[in-house]
Amino acid sequence: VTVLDTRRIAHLDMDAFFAAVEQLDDPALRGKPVIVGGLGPRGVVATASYEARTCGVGSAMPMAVARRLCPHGNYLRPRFARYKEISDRVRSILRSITPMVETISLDEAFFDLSTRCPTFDLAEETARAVKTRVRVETDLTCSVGLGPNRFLAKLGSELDKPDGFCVILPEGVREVLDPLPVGRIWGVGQVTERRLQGLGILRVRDLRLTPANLLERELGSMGRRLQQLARGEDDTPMGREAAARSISREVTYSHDLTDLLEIEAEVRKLAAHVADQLQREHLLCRTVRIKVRFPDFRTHTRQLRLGVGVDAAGLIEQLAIHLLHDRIPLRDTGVRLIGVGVADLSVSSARQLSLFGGEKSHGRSAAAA
DNA sequence: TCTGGGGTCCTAGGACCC
DNA sequence: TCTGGGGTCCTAGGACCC
Repeated sequence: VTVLDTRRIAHLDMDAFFAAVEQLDDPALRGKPVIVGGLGPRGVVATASYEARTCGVGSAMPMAVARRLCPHGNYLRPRFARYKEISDRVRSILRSITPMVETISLDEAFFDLSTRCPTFDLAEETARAVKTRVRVETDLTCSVGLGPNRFLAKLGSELDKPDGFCVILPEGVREVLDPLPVGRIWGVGQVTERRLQGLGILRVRDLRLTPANLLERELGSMGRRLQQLARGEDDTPMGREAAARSISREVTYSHDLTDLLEIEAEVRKLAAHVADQLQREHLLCRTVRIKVRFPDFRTHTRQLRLGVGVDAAGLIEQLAIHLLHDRIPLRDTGVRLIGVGVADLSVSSARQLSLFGGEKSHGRSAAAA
């Protein structure tokens, strides 16, 4: 047991969040299957209500499949601005408990109770109170996990949803983890799960008992990390609200684009959007990249690094077009998706001046950010 | 059944330099 | 004539997450 594993960390996950918000705002949808996601011919499911899940509908499923499984479902496109409002209210509840809050997405956050609650009993009391406040103040349910690290907190919130509450104490880790399939570990997706299965590793117990050198030979540094998780160990500190490392826009077209002029126009439009966001956030980028997906789903990305940071729309458009023409092996089969992105972000001088201007009152938080 | 959009992180290989 | 060793930077692709 490491020093870090004497922490008490909670994870809060809103239940079927997008769908639950739609049911909250439209009482006629309550108790009915609601599926939120892209409504076009190539859309996928973002969130399905529990009623829809009983038909077999789930996240990331193509909408066409969902409609077949659940023909009487209510299909809605997401309203992110509305979800953000509620997400902000939930986060403000968490922040009223502790400043140690790490947001994962609109519907998920960690909060660290180690300082506020010196024992697990006290932490459980506080975390249950948070769950109650979320229900009272938003009319929505959430699931909460509490454990000695982030991995176990998140696992706890998944094990008892919806409307769940699960504490994983250090002494109960093995009993909870051992029987789970390895795919339940955060960071083990389909590919890694298959590879592990190929090695005869099906459950977390198998992973825990596999010789470390075998895991490292087969999976490299990930092997070591996975075995630590299998033992319930996770040293990763609570993240601060990290600055974004990249900005991008991409679109899957409802029909493949074949006209080169149209493709160019789309690249320019996406580049302009990205540049606009860069400028609004007072950032400069030193990398510009383009992404093209063909109808057969083969996907190409091309990027170039610049000597200086830029944010001009015209320049980013020009560079993106250059990458498209000179570096992407365009075929006459058309393209399914186009994306434009920027990375290697830095704060532009205008923003730097305002940060320095606020240094006396905000110097510490600016330095930490 | 036919596969979104926004991200993060990791790996591998090549160019280049000393 | 057959080929060092290390470090850094850059690019492309892929796994994964929500």
